[in-house]
Amino acid sequence: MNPDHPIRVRFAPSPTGFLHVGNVRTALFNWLLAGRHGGTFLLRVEDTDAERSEPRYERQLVEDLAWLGLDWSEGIDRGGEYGPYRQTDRYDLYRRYAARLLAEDRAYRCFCSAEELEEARRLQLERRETPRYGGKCRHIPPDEVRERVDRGDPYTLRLRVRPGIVGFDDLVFGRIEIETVQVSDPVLVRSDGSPTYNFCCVVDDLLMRISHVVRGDGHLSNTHRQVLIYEALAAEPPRFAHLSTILGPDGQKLSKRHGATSIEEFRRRGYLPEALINYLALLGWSPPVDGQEILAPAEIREQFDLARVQKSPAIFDPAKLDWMNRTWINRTPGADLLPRARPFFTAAGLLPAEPSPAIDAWAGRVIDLVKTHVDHLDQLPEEAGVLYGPDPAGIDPDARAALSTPEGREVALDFVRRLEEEGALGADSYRRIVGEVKAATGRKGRHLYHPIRAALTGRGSGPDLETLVPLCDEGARLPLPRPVPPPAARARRILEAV
RNA sequence: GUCCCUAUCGUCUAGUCGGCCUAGGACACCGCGCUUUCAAUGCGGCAACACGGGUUCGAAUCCCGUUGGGGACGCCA
Repeated sequence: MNPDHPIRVRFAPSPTGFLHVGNVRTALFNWLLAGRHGGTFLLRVEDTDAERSEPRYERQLVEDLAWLGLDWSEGIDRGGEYGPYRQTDRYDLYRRYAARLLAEDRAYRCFCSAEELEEARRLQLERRETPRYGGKCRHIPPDEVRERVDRGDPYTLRLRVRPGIVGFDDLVFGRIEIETVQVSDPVLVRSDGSPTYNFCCVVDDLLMRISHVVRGDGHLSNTHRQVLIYEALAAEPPRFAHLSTILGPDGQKLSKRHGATSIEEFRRRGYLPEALINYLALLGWSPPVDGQEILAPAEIREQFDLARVQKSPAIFDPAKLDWMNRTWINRTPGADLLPRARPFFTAAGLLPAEPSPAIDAWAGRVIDLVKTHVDHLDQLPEEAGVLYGPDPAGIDPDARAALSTPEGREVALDFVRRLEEEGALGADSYRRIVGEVKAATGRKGRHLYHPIRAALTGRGSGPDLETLVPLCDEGARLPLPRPVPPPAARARRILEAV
């Protein structure tokens, strides 16, 4: 990239709610673009809506982005040379630019009251006309303006929009042009002196030297207004790239009705950041190599290109996200999964909250054993339940049936007897014992393994016994919050219950 | 109502200069194999260029229209 025009992008949410997948994808694409070109990613907070902005949302936002690994190098909570990065801390700046526009007559005072405008709007709608400001205060003589200002009449500041065409080249959508009459004269500063979104946005992007504005396509029509403001400021607008909306499975805009949509919720349910990022990146963007969909954040960053971003809206598919999460869980070793899975195990009372080498080594192997059965980390403790065996009532019918036939019972009893004579149980000794049972009873295949599995787990199916049994045996000797019963004792208990 | 955007399997998409497309991949679904079982995995199958006109020797790809979807029209962001 041209060093004179470094890539600078920003994520600029308003702290009025939880961060949801749509916003996260916007943040992600910004981060990706910056990462790809060695640019700067900054975090700005648009908190000019005093009614709805809350500090806790801002904290949550920072936490969520950090968890995802979408790190920014400038912004709230970390400063930078173009700060402050919270719009409410930048009012002086906006005032200065507003004064300049007014002095240059690129903006004018509008004395219409909110009620008056509301009424006019209502009438226009009633007459099926396009509701827009009629420009009533555009040409009030200077004397009268002064007089009304002196009198203390409240006013807003409006941009004096020129006639003609306004357009820009969107990096995703291409050239977009409209006639400026469609824009009418947007309010820059409210009657209480506070600046409006479109105005702040332009001033900020300009002052923060933003090179690319990457945001949701809801802003497509704002962009014309903003381009006009840049024009009035005699400034070069940044490049724009708009991202299509993410919709719910029913084709409607994503909302709580669609289940989990806030990323905090995905975290709580045990989704991996890698999976979320991978999935979200594929929602709108496609990798240059067809068929290569499982990509780590860094790999995506290397391949990212706005030219490969889709224009049409995408539907969020929880099933594919689950598949992606499963894939990431399965390609991550249990030991590496443990730090993120620990809270779930601790909450379920299966692991101590504090790491401990002996227990963690074991727990990592337990995770490896059961992880192929889960979509998210929060399902791990339940799957690990197989180590603890069922209470007598929890023995499933399949297992009960396997232990109820004389043949099955014979196998199981022989197996348990031999288990009880054995000391520590490794994979080898387990295999040896099974071999002895096989020789003693003459059973093999499913007639051999099914009763053994039933006696050991109380279930008709489950993870590989050769791995499970040694883990149970080992777990039984570990100081765990919930003790793992030794295999022999457990099998005896199950047999007695059937 | 006016304006803007958009349209390939159920879903995400490849298709970037029109021919290599009897439209490729992934998820989901179905079948088969592997395995003591389940899961995982391997293999195979089902399934789409919204519709109608043009342009062209040739169109998923270009143009126009229709229809569907989304958005804007705030002293919200």
